Formats: sequence, C-alpha cells, structure tokens
Amino acid sequence: MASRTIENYLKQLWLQQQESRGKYVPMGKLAALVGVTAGTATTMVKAIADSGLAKYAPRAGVRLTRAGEQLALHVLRRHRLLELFLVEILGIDWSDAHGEAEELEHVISETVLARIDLLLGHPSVDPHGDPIPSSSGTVEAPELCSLAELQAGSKTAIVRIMDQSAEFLRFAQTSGLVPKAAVVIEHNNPQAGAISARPDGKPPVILSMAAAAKFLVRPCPTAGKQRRKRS
Amino acid sequence: MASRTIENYLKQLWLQQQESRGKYVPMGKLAALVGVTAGTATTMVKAIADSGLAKYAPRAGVRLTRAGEQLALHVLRRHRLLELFLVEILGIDWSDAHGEAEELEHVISETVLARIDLLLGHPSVDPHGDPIPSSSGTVEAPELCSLAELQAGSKTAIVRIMDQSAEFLRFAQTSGLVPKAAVVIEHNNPQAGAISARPDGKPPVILSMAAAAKFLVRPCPTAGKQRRKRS
DNA sequence: TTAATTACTTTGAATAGTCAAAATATTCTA
DNA sequence: TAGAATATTTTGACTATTCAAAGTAATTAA
Ligand SMILES: [Mn+2]
Ligand SMILES: [Mn+2]
Ligand SMILES: [Mn+2]
Ligand SMILES: [Mn+2]
Repeated sequence: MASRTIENYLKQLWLQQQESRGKYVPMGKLAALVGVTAGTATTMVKAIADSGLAKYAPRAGVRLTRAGEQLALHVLRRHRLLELFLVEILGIDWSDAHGEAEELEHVISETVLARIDLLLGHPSVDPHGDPIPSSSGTVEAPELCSLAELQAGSKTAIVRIMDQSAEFLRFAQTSGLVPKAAVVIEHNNPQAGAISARPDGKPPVILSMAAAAKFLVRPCPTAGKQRRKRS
Repeated sequence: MASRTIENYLKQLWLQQQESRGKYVPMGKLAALVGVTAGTATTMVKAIADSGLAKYAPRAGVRLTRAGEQLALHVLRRHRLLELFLVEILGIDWSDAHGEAEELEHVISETVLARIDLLLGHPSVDPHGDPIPSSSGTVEAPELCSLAELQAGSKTAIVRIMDQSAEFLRFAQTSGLVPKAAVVIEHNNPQAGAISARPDGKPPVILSMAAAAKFLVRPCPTAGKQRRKRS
C-alpha cells in the first residue's frame, strides 16, 4: 500500500501529465503542486521510481509508469466520488468539498467506497464536472472547448470547471456558472481580452479570457477544429 | 492539533480510565490497547504529559488531565458518530463499522461532523449502544447491569454491547442479541457458569458468564444493589 | 528478607518525510 | 561563448514514531 504522501504525489503527477499531454513533469512543478520544496520532491520521486511507480529522468522530470497511473487513478476515483458524496449526501458546500476530499481520499476503504458509489448511483462526473475514473482504472476525457472560444450569440451549457480553488468556485456559484447551467455568450471581442456570459436566469457575468478558459462547455461551435485550451 | 497517534493514545486512555474508575493506567495496559511496545508507550506518554494532556507518574501509570479528557471525548464523539453513520447511511456491516471509524475519526472536519450529526438527527448512542459524547465534551454513563446478573424468567432489553471485536459482533448479530432486542432469560444457574437467553423471535442462545457480561441491559432487576461487572 | 519474576524505563537505532542551504547543471542573454 | 539567471540535486539536519534489547524498580514467592 502506498502511503498517503505517495498517493498525493501520484495523483498530482497524473493530473499534471494530463495538462502537459504526457510529458515529463519537472520537479519544480511537482513540488509546487504537492506543496513541498524541490529538494523534497526529488528525494520522494527517486523513492517512487525505485518502487516502480514512475520513471525518473534526472534534470528532465518524472513520468508515471502504467502501475503508477493505475494507482493514481484509484486515488482520483476516491477523491471525486468523495467530493460528490460530500456535496450530494452531506450537503457540504461545493467549494469546500475538494479540501475535505483531499484528506478522506487516503482513509476510505474499498468497502466504504463501494457503498458510496452505490448510494450515488455509479455517477460518472463529480460536482465540478470532472470525470470519475472507473474502478478498473479508466477515465474518458471528452474533448471540450471553453467559454473563451465561443462567439457572441452562442448558446451552450457548462460541463466542467477547471479550477478547484474554493474562492474561484464560490465566484462561479454566485455567478450561476455551475455544471449543467445554460449560458449565452453576449460579447466576445478578442481585442478586449474579456467576454460577457449570461447564465440562464441570472445577470450577465464579465470574465477575462483566463477566467473564461476555466469553464468547459458543450456543445461546442463546430466552427473550425474544436480545440481545448487550458491555462 | 493533536496527531492521529496522540488522538489514539488519548482515546484509549479515556476508555481504559472508565474501566478502571479513574485510576492511573499502567503502561503495559496502554501499550497493549494502542498496539505498541511498552517502551514506545512510555516515550509517547511522556510527550503527551509534557503537552499538558496527561499526568505521568513513573512506574505507576498515566491519567488524563481535564484538557486531555476533553480532547479524548472529541475523538470518541467522532468515532461513535461515524460508526452510526457508516451503519445507518452507508449500510456498512455492524461488525466492520468500528474498524472503519478507527481511521476516519482522525480526518473528519468539524464541518463534516456537524453534517453527519444533523443527518442522523443528533443521536445519543452508536450502533453498539455506546453513548455519543456531546460536542461540548460530556457523556452520560447510565448505570446498567448485564445479562449475567439476571435471574431465570426475567424479561429485559439489550442496551449496549461491551465488545467491539468484529467476530463477537457477528455472533451477537446472528444470535439476535442486538441493542433494543427484547430477551428472556431462560436459565441462569450460577453453578453452571452459563446462562440461556432467548431473544424475541429467535432461538435461545447459550452464553458463558463472561460472554453474558458483555451485554448490558435495561430494565435491571431491582433485586439488591444493581452492579455492573466488566470483564 | 533474599531471590525470582514481572513491569517499566532507557538507550540506541531505524523509517518516513521534510527543510535549508550548498553544490551542480542547464538555459538564456548579451 | 562567457557570464548570469534558473532549475535541480545533494547534503546535513530535524521531527515523529516505532522497536529491540539492556537496565532498573517493584512485587511476589520462598
Ligand atoms: Mn490527498
Ligand atoms: Mn473535483
Ligand atoms: Mn483511531
Ligand atoms: Mn461503538
């Protein structure tokens, strides 16, 4: 069994690899994600690599092996099921769920997890729209575009939010920009570097391109190749 | 914040003090309860004493201070609320709940705990009939007698089970000797060292005095002073 | 009351994680 | 291409927790 420390390293590694399309993750990046110094990350990564969960290339970075990926996905599954459980069953605030799940993900037994999964009806996405890995360790990653890519007049629906910070999520919630919400793009002038989006039944919200890029939507305008851009 | 290790020491200490009516708990006993060697317990207890949570008397034992007691009760509250939650909401087996709660009790936040408490309707006892300490750190310990003390022909109801081991609890469950179950004592001959108890709607169960003593009941026969005996 | 048994404490060593600061390597810039 | 700036790795040290084994005190038995 991997320690909770190692589980955290693996999970962050997996998430980061998604962002960087499988490239080696540099130590500095991993250290920042886990919240330790770079020296600590180097030490831990060498230990993780020794146990066969990752490949470590000095001065280049780390990458998960298949085994590491599987373990990371199990942790991520626990994390996301717990988030949904906390929100749906316990009524915990959307913006607090992530932090709570960060701890719980390491102590939930398989039995309890199975019960939670059942209680929630084998859900496929968490409260932020993030896909929940299957118990066999697979995730589907649908190609989505973001609010920033839509033209004025488009109508779409929020599917996923790419920022887990409590502050951002609180802002998203009060604005009405939550998963499943329908929105209309009112303005999107690339020159302005900001857009205006109006969630159904709510006043319009002004978003910088950086902020808009955090909201992934569907359907996407078929205008050209649909590309996803993450900050 | 006390570490999970220290929380475990404090909780076991509190439980043991209940058994021994407030006496100093000897190192060997504590070590066995926590599952470490006596030397380790000595070291930890000295650290705990240094932080003001217990009083350590070399070669005599340890005793919680008021502060230590309060902390222990908060851990116990988390433990017991979690047990009930696991059984009632998640449908976890009665006999597994204790082990699961043993881990969870250290990572549940106050927020989540409050939500669980609410969801369960501010319960006062856990699935084993153990009283749940209040959030302000108080427990009432009703004086109960055990099945072993009842005379043949008595009718009573199980209130609490004083053994948390999964095996014993499984036995209790299949026998029908669960909290709230009504039972009739069919035989109790002190000379035999065993009794026969029949739970309502179930076949009679033969119990040694030691086993019978683990089932606390109410009402108690007013015959003489009602005394509780724990193994 | 001496000797044996038992309980407890001390000591020395190990493991997992961590940081700060020093040493290196890489990459960028002029 | 020689610094300068940046990123990474190494080193030495520290905390928390644990065990095994050796030493010490207390209790029990004879
Ligand atoms: Mn975590
Ligand atoms: Mn999420
Ligand atoms: Mn515990
Ligand atoms: Mn209990």
